[in-house]
Amino acid sequence: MSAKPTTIKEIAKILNISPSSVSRGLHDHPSIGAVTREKIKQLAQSLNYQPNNAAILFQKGKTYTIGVILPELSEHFFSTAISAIEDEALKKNYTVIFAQSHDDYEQEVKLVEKMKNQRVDGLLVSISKDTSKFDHFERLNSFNIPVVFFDRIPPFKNVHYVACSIENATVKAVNYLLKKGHRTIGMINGPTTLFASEERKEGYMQAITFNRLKFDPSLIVNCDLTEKGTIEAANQFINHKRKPTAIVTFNDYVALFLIKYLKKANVVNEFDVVSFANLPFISYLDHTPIASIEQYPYLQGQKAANILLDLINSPNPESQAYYNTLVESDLVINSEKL
Amino acid sequence: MSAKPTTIKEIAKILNISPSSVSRGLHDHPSIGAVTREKIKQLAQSLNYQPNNAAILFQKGKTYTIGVILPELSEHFFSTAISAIEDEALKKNYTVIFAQSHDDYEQEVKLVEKMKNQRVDGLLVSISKDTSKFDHFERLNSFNIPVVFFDRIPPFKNVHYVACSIENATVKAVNYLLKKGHRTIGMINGPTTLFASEERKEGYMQAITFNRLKFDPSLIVNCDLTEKGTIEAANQFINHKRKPTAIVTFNDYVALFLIKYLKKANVVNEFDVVSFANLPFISYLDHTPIASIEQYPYLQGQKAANILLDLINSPNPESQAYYNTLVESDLVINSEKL
DNA sequence: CGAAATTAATCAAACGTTTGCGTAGTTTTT
DNA sequence: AAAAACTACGCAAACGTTTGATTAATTTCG
Repeated sequence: MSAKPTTIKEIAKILNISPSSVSRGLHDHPSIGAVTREKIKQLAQSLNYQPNNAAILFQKGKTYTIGVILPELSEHFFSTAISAIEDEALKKNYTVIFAQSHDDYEQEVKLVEKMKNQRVDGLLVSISKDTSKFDHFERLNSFNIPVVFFDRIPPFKNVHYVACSIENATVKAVNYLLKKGHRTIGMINGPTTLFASEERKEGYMQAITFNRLKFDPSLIVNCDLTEKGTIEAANQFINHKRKPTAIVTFNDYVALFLIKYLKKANVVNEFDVVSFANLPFISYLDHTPIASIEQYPYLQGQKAANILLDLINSPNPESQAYYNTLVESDLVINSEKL
Repeated sequence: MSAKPTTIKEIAKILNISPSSVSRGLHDHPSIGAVTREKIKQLAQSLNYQPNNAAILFQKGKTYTIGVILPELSEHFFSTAISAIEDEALKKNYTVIFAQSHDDYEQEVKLVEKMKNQRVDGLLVSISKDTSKFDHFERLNSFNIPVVFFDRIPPFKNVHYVACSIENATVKAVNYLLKKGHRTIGMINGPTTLFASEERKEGYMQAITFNRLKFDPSLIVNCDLTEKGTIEAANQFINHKRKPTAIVTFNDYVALFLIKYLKKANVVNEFDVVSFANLPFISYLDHTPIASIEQYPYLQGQKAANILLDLINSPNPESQAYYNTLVESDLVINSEKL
């Protein structure tokens, strides 16, 4: 019943030559004559020979596999990035294995360890929300396993990373609102622990001060990104002595919570909302953010994968400078509203 | 710089015993004395020994890897299912490799071949839209690689599959509309080539005839699931001599296209819409389908993965009956509208 | 006390492929 | 015609681990 796959040895035996010659023949090694080579290839073909990957991986000490660790596979951003990573890896004949940390630091540590044991050739990581120590990644250095971070990256430069400049994006968002005439702009930011929150704050301040406006810290409200937290933040704005006329939100979900609440409070028309992520459904909404920052997950995934594959195949990974790639983000104006 | 991982041989040499003893010691083989066993384990621990997976896989001829082939990683349904598959596999210490067919038959065939070469222990597949031949899967039989289909399954029973009964779901949807008093119900169905379209039609007819209503075939319109196609279908209903008061759509996207168009045509209040998928954003919309069929992608992924792992580890896969698992679907009433 | 059983370990082969080195046999060079 | 070079292939080791067969030493039992 169970057909055993053909091996090089069998081909060798049939052709009365050595396995090494078969191997070389199949790889077009110059030391195999054209006649023999063709005989080998033809027989291999007709026996439907398929190299035993496990054996090759083992022999070469390379797995042609890259690991991807990220918080949540089912989030739109990540699933899109994954799609790109998969596509790029396939082109270069690499296999991808995924694992999700579910935003848990302990789990992330375990997964890194597991990936190492799987002997992945390299790792692509988007770190979990509560990761603040990075020695589990540093340990990979001694095994020559390169790591490229993407999107959720550690807050320092001496690693390889691909990310979107949240700061620049925030500047764009705020500038857009300023250009539309808004002078009091609120921001619902994420928890202060997140680097991304820091960046948003920086961008906000940069845009405000560049335009010679006074920065009012009370217009930035930190929020846990839940619906409840968003409502609390919304109330702060509604009751603010300098009530803002526009609000920048941490992401599209927060924007949705916000708009839902603003509608309920019957003040939805008093605010323009700009948000991050540009999720596909945004354009289907009735009351939408007037714009959303597109962070190009596919592109980010693509770049990250290519950098990693470069690192894997670079002869001297030690001497490499760090790839610090910023993907530009774009403010997508919701044309329905124009 | 590059630390070579510790091997069994090295441990053996240090302890002056044979590699086989080390291997057995680490695996609690009874023929290794307790004292030696502990010595082995301690040394392994302190040298941070990690078994070389590639070597084990090669030696065992098993990869502890399952392959997953599906149309599009970034679709919500699939990314959720994947999330489940990953979680289940991890529990049983299996690794998962993914690949996307992008709904292309040729690509699917290639991927199946690639997975076979990767020597996956089993395969989880959601077939591409234009797959109508299945010999690329049948070829796996002779290699003892079990296949479990999920969600998008072939139209016959002699395979393992997990899916949602679209037919039952459609019955539920139509019954719900009938209970709400609708007597003329339209359906925007998918292309006739899709098995899922067939099932929806069956369900529709079953509900209609069970309630002793006359079945009017012109109330089912096939559609290519694009926005353009949806608009054409919508127009057919709007201009229908028996204009329906409710419409069942193939999925949430079609529902969105439909509602968008109905709004533009100023007739959105003349129709109740019920749809499939229950995408998370549905509840954020202003004009939503009044209900959507939840197909529990996480559950489906979970079940499919477990069945596959069962098959992989069953001693006699040949004698197995076929798993034909139907996951119940639920009609989720959009409470915002009630 | 000798045979049988148990314990604790070793030996060697095997998994499939790759690759450095060696070696016939042939051709080219001087 | 001898030396050098090239062609086409074979040999054997190596990668790390597992496992069936074997052996040596110890214990148990009648």
